[in-house]
This record gives sequence, structure tokens and C-alpha cells, in this order.
Amino acid sequence: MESRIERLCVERGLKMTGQRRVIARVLSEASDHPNVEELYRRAALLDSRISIATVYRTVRLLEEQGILEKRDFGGGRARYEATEHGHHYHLIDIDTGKVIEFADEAHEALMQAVAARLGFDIVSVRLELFGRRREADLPAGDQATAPRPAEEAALQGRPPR
Amino acid sequence: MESRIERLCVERGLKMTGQRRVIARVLSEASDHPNVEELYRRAALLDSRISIATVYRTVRLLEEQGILEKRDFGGGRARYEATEHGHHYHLIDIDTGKVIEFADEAHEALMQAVAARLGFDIVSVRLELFGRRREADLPAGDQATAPRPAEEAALQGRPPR
DNA sequence: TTAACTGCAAAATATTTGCAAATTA
DNA sequence: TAATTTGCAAATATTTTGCAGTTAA
Repeated sequence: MESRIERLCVERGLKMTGQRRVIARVLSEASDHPNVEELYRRAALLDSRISIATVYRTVRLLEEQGILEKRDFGGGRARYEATEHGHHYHLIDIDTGKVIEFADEAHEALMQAVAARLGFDIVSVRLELFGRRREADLPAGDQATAPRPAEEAALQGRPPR
Repeated sequence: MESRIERLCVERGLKMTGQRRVIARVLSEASDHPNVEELYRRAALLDSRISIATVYRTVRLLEEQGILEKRDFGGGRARYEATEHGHHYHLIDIDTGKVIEFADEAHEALMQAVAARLGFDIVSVRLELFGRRREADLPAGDQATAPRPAEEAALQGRPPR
């Protein structure tokens, strides 16, 4: 079965090798933000004839094609996720390293406004909140935007302060 | 004369060596976002008995002390700026690599609200807009927040899309 | 005096690349 | 078949670290 990212590759006229197909599938199925080493690990489970150099080359290619986005949540390794239909941002729990995704309409509009004020069109946005879980958590109020489940993979190294 | 950052170091009980004093001064006087190599270059002009290892150790120390903040604007090298009194964010011109700082009250409030909704207190924020200058620039409207002058140092390597 | 700091060079970490062989279109 | 892609290992690039000597407090 053709994965979503494989389809995007074909649309862009990229040559589909076995390795590239496997990497595309792994990326399509990821719901977290894996780094290259993790992608390599997952890809190698499906097809051991894949080298880490190919994974590096592939994520770079896909990033250049606008199919993937590179993230940096601290920890030294770049992490990747598929370019999303709707924008979303990240809140990183500095104690556990968990990443929570969220979306916010108001933010969207505000950033456009700020950029316009400075004479720019926004090409991409990086918005990351580093926070700490509240001791006395608020009783669940009106959640305009429900958070997606946090991912498992913890960050290596200490997060920026 | 004691630089601002040197004073902060002393307040925190750090031992003030000649090298550290010079690095503190260079950092205090920087109005841009230098990387370690650039800091080393500037420091070495004032005192050639400084090694780049010391610069690395010093920025890490100062970051741990909350005196400096680490930034990543693409290009592979971490960049540093003194922790600010008021928060501000960055807009990176993807064609020239220039960094424009801006502040925005509304953003501030909004981010607090988003974090609160998810049950977090914000410890720090990373907000970077990557944009392209408008062809037909708007006639200067009401600028609630004036931009600070863009910095000179161009980014090495291609910026994230 | 001594705990903290430094320079140097080597190590560690992450990513890129040259090249010959393999593969897709 | 031709142009692209791959694996391997070596090369790069950035940052960290061990250690012996130096220095601030």
C-alpha cells in the first residue's frame, strides 16, 4: 500500500527506491517527532538494507520538498514530522520531556498581524512553549482546542531554560 | 569598568577570571546574537589568552545561571543573547538571514492562556517567525511596537522553510 | 590553601560526502 | 541506458571533556 508521503514523493517526480518507500512509510505512520536515529531504527526493522546515510539524505530531500519539517526540541538531534494540513505548535514539559501539540486560531491571526506590521509575509513559524505542570491543576475549563496526546519519546539532555 | 553580565556573575558568586571578565564584557556589549565562534573572535581581540573551550564552557555556565539564552536560527551553530528584561521574539528574513526583534503584549497573554488551558506554567518561550519581505510593502501604518534594528550577521547555511 | 577555572588536544556527537556499485524510470 | 540513488567509510562540523597546570577568593 502506498503511504501518504510516498504519494507526495511520486507527485513530485522523485524516484521511488525500496529504501525511500520504507522511510516514507515510517514517516507516514509516525505520530511523534522522531530523530534520524529513531527513523533509521524503525526503517531497519522493515528492511535491513537501509543505511543511516540514506535516512539523512532522505529527510533532507523531503524537507527541501516541503514534505517534512525539521524541529529542534533540545537534545542535540534534529527531529522530524510531516508537514501538517493545519498548523500546530508544541508545548514541552521540561520535567519529563514530553511534547504536547496544540493549535490556536488566535495565535495564527496574531502572528500574521505582527509580520504584516514589519512588512513581511510569514513562510513558517516556530512556536514552542517550555513549561512545567501545575501543582494545583485547574479543573478542566472550556477547552477551545483539545490537546493531542503527548508523545512518549523523552528528550535527551536538558531542555533550554 | 564592570560590565552588566560581570555584575550578574559576581552576584551569583562566580569566580571572575580574566577570561571570564572579557567574555562577560563582549556579551554585555553585543546587540546581536553571536555564536560561540564569533564570541571567541571578539574576545580574542581583547585578550588573546582565551581558548574557544573556555568560551564554550562560559556560555554554558551563563545559560545555566539564567544569564544567557541559547537560540537556534538555523545554520548549525547555537547563538546567544543576554536574558532580557522584557521578552521579545524574532522574525528571520529567510532571504537575507537578518534577524528582527519584536515584542508583543497580546502574544504574551495568549501564550499564558494556552499553557494554562493545558495545565502548565510557562518557563520559557521560543517564538520565531521565518518570513519574506513583501514586494509591495505596506505604507507604514500604526506601529504599536517599533522594530529594533536588524542585526548584521547573516546566517550560514540555508534557513528552515 | 583549595576549589574553581583554563588551555590543549583528544573524544564525542551529529551530519555530510566521495566514490564505486546498484537501481529506477 | 542514463540519471539518480545507495552503502560504506572517511570527512566535517560543532561541542564536550580529561588532565595537568593556573588562579581567584
